[in-house]
Amino acid sequence: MTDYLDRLNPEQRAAVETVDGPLLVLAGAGTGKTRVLTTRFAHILLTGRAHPGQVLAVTFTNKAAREMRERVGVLLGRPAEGLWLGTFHALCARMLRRHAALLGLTPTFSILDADDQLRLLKQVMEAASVDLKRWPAPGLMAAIQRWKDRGLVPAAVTPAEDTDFAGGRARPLYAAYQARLLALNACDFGDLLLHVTELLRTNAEVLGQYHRQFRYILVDEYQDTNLVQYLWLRLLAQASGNICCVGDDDQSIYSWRGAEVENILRFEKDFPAARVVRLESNYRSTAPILAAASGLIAHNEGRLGKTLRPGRRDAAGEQVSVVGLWDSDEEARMVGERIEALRRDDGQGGRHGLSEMAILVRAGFQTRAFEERLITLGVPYRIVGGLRFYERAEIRDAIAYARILVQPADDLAFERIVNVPRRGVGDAALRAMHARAREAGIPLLAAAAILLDEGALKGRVRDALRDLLRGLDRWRETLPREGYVVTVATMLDESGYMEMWQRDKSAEAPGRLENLKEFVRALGDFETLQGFLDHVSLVMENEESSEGERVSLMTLHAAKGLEFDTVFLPGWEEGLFPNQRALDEGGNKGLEEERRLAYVGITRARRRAIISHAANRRIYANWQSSIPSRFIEELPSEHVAVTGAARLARDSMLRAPSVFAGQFPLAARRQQTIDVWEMPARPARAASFAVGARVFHQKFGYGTVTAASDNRLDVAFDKAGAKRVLDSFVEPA
DNA sequence: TGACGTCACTTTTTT
DNA sequence: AGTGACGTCA
Repeated sequence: MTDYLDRLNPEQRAAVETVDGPLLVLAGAGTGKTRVLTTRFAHILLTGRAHPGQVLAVTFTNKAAREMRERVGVLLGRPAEGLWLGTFHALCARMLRRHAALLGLTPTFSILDADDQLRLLKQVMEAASVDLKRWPAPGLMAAIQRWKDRGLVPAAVTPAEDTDFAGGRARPLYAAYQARLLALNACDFGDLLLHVTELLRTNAEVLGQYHRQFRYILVDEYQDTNLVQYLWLRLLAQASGNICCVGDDDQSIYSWRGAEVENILRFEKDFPAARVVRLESNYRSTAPILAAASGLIAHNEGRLGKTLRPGRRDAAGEQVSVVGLWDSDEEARMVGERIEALRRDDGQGGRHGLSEMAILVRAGFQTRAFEERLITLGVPYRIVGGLRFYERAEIRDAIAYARILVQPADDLAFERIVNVPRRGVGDAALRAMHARAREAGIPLLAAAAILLDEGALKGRVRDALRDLLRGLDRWRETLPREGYVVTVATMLDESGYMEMWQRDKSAEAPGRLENLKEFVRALGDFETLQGFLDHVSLVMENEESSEGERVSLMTLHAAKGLEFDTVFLPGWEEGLFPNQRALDEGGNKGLEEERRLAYVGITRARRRAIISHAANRRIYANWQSSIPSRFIEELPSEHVAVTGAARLARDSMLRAPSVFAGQFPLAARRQQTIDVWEMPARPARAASFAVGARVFHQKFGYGTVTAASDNRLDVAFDKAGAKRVLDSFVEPA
C-alpha cells in the first residue's frame, strides 16, 4: 500500500510525508522533483486526506500538467479524474467562467492571444491619438503585462510605478485598454490571474468557497511564479496553510517575463511555520557534470544554497569538454562530427540514439548553422519550440469564426473574419462600421446590421456583408440542433473559408487544410464549444513529430525540465552567452540569470556535455570576433577537458589581441587554424575515386561517384543532388 | 486593393 | 542579410 514511499530517498520521503502545513521543497536539478510532487499528490489521496477535487495542483506548462496527471494516475492505479490540476491560466479560466458575472463578464468571455491583445491595444492608442511611431504599442503592452504580473489594476498603478510612456499616459491607456476588454467581454492572459486574484481579494464569499474546497495545494516550478501568481496562491492557501511549493532558485530563468525568485524568500516570511526540505541527491548526471555545474553556479551571490551530490552508483564519467573553434561553421561541423561518431559508437560498444542528443543554444538564430550541417550530413533533427498550433493563421481564423458564433460582441474576431475569405469588405466599409459602433456603443456586428438596414452600404460590399450576417444568424440557429461540431464545420465550409484554401495554390495551402481538418476533428473532443475554445487558446500545442530518432535542437530556455545523455552547448562567447543585452538591461542580476541558464544547460546532460565557443561568428551582416565566455573560466578546471584552441584563444586574445587579430590576413589565418583544429586530420590526398565509390564532402554530405576524370568527379549526393567536385574536396565515406 | 519601396529590427517565451 | 510592418502610389 505504501510501497511507493520505499522508492524514495530520505529527503524525498520527508517532502512527501510532510503533508500538513506550509512546505518549501528546494529541488536541485535532477533530484526527483517531479517524482516528489506526484508521489505527494498520490499520498494525499491514498491516505484519505482529501478527495481528488480537494487538491489544487498548479504547473506552468500544459506539458507539466499532463505529465503530472499521468503519473498520479499510475500511482493511483487508475486514471485520475476530477482533479484541479493545470496551469495557472487554465485553472484561473475555470474559476473565472464560474464567477464571470462578478467581474462584469459573461461566462462566454473570449480569451485573447498575444496577437489580439496587441491589435486591441493599438486601436486604443489610436483612439487616444498616440503617435504609434514614437510610442510603439509593444512597449506599452509589455508595461501593462508587467503591471498585471504584479497584480496591479489600473487604479493601483501609482505614479512611482508609472513609466514615462507617451508623456505619462501609460496609466490612462492601460485603463482604456481594460475598459475595451470588458466591453468586448474578453480577457487577455494576464487578466485571468488578475481578475481571479482581485475577486478573491474582495469577495469573502467566493474566497471562502475555495477555502472549503481546496485542502491541499501543490505548486511546481515555484521559482517561476510572478507576483500575482504568488498572491493568488497565498489567498487560496491562507486558510488551510497546506501549501507545498517545489522549486529551484538556481533555475530561475524567466525574470524577464515577470517571474520573481523573491517569492521563495517571501514564502518563508508569509508562512512563518514553513518547513524547508532540500533535495540535493542528483540521479541524472555524472559526477564531473555535477561538479562543473555546481562550480559554475557557485559564482552567483544570493543563492539559497544547495549542493548537488551525485546520487547514482555509476556517477563516474568523462570530463566536460570545452572546445574552441575558428568560426560558427566550424563549430557546426564539430558538433556534426561528434554526433556521427557517437551514433556509430559510444566507446563501450554501444550506440547512441539521436534522441538522446541535444544541441542547446542561447538564441534562436544559432540553430541555423546546425540545421544546415545536419541536413548535409543527413542526420534527422527536430526543432523544439516554434509556432504553436493555435498561432497559425488558419487556426486563428477558424477560432475567430467560432468565437463570433458564441459571442457576437467579439469585435476582434469579427474584424478578423469579415474579409477572410475576401469579400470586398475593405477599409472604408470597416471604418463606417467602427464609426457607427462607437457612436451607438454597440458591437461591430450589430453596427453592420444597422448599416445594412439603412442601406448605407452599396454593391458588392452590401451583398457580401448581408450574406455573412445571414450566415451567422443561420449557424447560430442550427447550433443547438446540430451541435457545435457540425455547425462550426458547416460554417467554415459555407462561409467560403475552406474554399479559399482549396483554391490557394501556394505550397503551404495543403498543410493548412490539414490543420483545419485537425481543428474540426479536435472539436469533437470537448463537451462544449466554450471548453474547446479554452483548450485551444490555453492548451493546444503542436503535436510533436516525435517519431523516429532525431537530434533535438532548441534554446536553453526550452530545454528546462528535459534531459539527454549528450548535450552540446555551443556559442559560449562573451556577448552571446552571457548575452550582451541581458547584461546591459539587467546588470549583475542579468549576468546571474545568464549564469543560471548556463547551469540549466549543463545539468540537462546525463553523461556528456560538450561546450564550445567560436572565435568568429556572423551576426546579421558582418563577421564579429569574440572571446570565450567568462562562464568557461568559471568551470572548475579539474572537471573540464579543454581541446582545440580554447585556452590559447582566451589567453592570447585577452592579453594581446593584436597577436591574434593582426598577424595574418584573414584568409591565411582561417586556413591555418582549420588545419590545426580540424580533427581527425584529413587523410593524405586519396589517389582517385572509382565510379560507384561512396564519398563524403564537407559541404554536400554523402554521395556516390557517378563519373571520374582526372581530378574531377561527378557525384550524386544523397541530399544535395548531382555536383561536379574536385576529388581533393571529398574523402572516402 | 495590391504592388512596391522604405524603414527598423534582430534574446530568451508561457499562457 | 533577411524579414516584417507600414506607407504610398497606380
